[in-house]
Amino acid sequence: MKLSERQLQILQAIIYDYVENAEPVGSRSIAKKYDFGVSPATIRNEMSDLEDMGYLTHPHTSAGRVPSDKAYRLYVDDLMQKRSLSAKEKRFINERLAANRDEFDQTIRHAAKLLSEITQLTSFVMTPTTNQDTISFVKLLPADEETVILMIVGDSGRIMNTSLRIDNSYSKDVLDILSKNITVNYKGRTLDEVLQSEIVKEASSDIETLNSLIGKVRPTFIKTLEDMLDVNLYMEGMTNIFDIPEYSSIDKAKAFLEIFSKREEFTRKILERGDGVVVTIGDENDSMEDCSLITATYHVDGKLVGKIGVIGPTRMKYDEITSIIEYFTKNLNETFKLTDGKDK
Amino acid sequence: MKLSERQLQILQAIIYDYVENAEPVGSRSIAKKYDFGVSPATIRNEMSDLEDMGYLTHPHTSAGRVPSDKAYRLYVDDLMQKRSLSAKEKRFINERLAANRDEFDQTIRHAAKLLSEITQLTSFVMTPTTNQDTISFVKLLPADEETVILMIVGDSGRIMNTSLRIDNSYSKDVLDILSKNITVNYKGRTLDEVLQSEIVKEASSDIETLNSLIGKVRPTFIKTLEDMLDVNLYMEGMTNIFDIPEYSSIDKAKAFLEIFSKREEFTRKILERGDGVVVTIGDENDSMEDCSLITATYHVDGKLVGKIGVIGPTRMKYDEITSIIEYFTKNLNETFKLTDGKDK
DNA sequence: GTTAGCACTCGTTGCTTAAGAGTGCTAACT
DNA sequence: AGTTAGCACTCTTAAGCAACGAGTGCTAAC
Repeated sequence: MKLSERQLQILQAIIYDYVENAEPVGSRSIAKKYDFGVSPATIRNEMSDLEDMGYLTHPHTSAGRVPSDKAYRLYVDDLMQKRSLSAKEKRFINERLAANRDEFDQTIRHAAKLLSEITQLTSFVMTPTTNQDTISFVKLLPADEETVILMIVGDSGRIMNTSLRIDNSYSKDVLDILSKNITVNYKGRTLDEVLQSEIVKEASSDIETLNSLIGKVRPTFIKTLEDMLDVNLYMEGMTNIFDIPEYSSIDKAKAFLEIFSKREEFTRKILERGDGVVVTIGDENDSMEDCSLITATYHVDGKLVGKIGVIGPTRMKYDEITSIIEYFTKNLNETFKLTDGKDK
Repeated sequence: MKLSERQLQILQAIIYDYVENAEPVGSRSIAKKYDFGVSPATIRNEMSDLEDMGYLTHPHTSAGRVPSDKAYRLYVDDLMQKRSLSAKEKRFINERLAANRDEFDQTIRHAAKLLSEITQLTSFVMTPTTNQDTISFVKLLPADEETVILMIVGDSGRIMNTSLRIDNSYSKDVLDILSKNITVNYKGRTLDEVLQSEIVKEASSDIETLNSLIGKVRPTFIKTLEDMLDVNLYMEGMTNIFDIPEYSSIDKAKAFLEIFSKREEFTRKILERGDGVVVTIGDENDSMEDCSLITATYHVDGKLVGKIGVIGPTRMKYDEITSIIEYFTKNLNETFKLTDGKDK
């Protein structure tokens, strides 16, 4: 059943009011504050209909109405209009983000901090996933008598290197041969493929010394690949939730914070989300039914994809926050456009 | 004024009871539960004296007594006896810690998790400080046409390497010369010294190409040194505090969790603490008056020093927890005794 | 020095009452 | 048919109050 124009307006007014005041909104206050030219009784009837359709709920008989997840979904999809940031707001964000551009992890973490500061919610950032990155070349470099450096360079420009100690030293030639061997084998494959496949365990050679070297390098090679695949998750502004009425009971606060104790699970969920700005509301998040999540993707070098987002109660300013996050990703994309290849 | 034997016993009983039940303890219950052979009235008199001496406080007139920070301090210093863990407990810890010895950060993080699980408090670990580590040698390695790897090896065996891209390629010879230059300059100095001193900015040469190279390497060199000095802090079991009566009010919980939002500050405070098992109670921790902290140091390769600890309300089982933490450090020392030099 | 006895304090619990916000229904109005 | 006024009803919240209980502090006797 379609909603009438007036019902949409009333619903929007209720959402607006509830988001603002965090309290069930009654027919009288709607009629008073928003000029619909009708009496509270009429509003009441409409509200009753909206409730029947599942857009509103009742905490108890004699309380005002509260928007349901379905209402927020409707609002996000159809009703809300993206609020473009004012020049002043943009300038503020730009300045604050520009102040800290030293190191990659530092930079995005700083962005998360700023995001939580602006939204007054809990925010998080994730370093880019590199499982779609392909191997450009692999090189073993002699460092000193007992140390060899393993370097893996991805086509994205990312470089990882790990030092490994091996007891008897190998000649540069042997290292070069193995380097080329590995490179030939894996060039163009994604890190994921290389790790998933069994090839990494099969590689062998006819030459004795080479074989012994392979045995020593393999674990480090695998480990370095795994390290390259790891994403880091940073959370900021966790204590902000204490100022939100929704989490003013200990139980609620605890449930909320426990989400972040299960880091791996949370990380996985965020990784699964689609590109661009994604909003999930209440029920739509399994195991976080009382929260809404807004995430967005940013790009490094136009390729690797990281995530940034906020998490808060379903009652949040979706219009404002999506706009802000969108602007953040624009800024980050710009910042990481011409990034040089230094690792992490 | 010295406490009488009986006063000490009563104080100990009060501490024991309060730690157990988290409720002000009255004279009657002490007289009943612990057999002092005197009446509640006598206990009451002693309690009154203990209060005058600052060992007990009164929430309000008609409530029982609560141990003060001073009482806990006395308890920790003189009264408590270290509880050595049972073979079963030791075995449990050993098994759980052995299960995860892959990577350094992973291992200590796992230890923190276990520690918070056992103590039901919030725990943390810190990776070792390396500012007393001295430089063994520095080496620049050519990787490909546009990439050079900078490797810094510490006397502790720790190796850090960073790749840097430089536009025009330098010959292996030039890199070698610079490597030797740097090594000669900084060998034997601590990372801290090198960073603190101005030397790092002064280094220059007569040869033109070398100078241009130095200019390009310097920022990376400094940055890598800084990276080596960085300690990582991991916290586990934050949500445990919600089950502790002391933090059952939102305000208290918030105050507690805000400690961890100020990561840098917290890290600094932990770093300042002495070696071995250190207990600080309430007031003794500035800006965390309502908490007690127990930390201990663990060693890597018998040299580098990291920290592990718990934080909770002043009302905690000092005897048990110090023993557990001590055992943890023993285990960690053992684990990291023969560690190989792989970075981090 | 120890103890019993007792008045007193203070927080907690449970109960009642009143106020207030809001609904839902009905009957009247346009 | 849609809108509205009126009103009974529901439910939450706050305030007030009495009863209870745990515990102290003091005094006088042992």
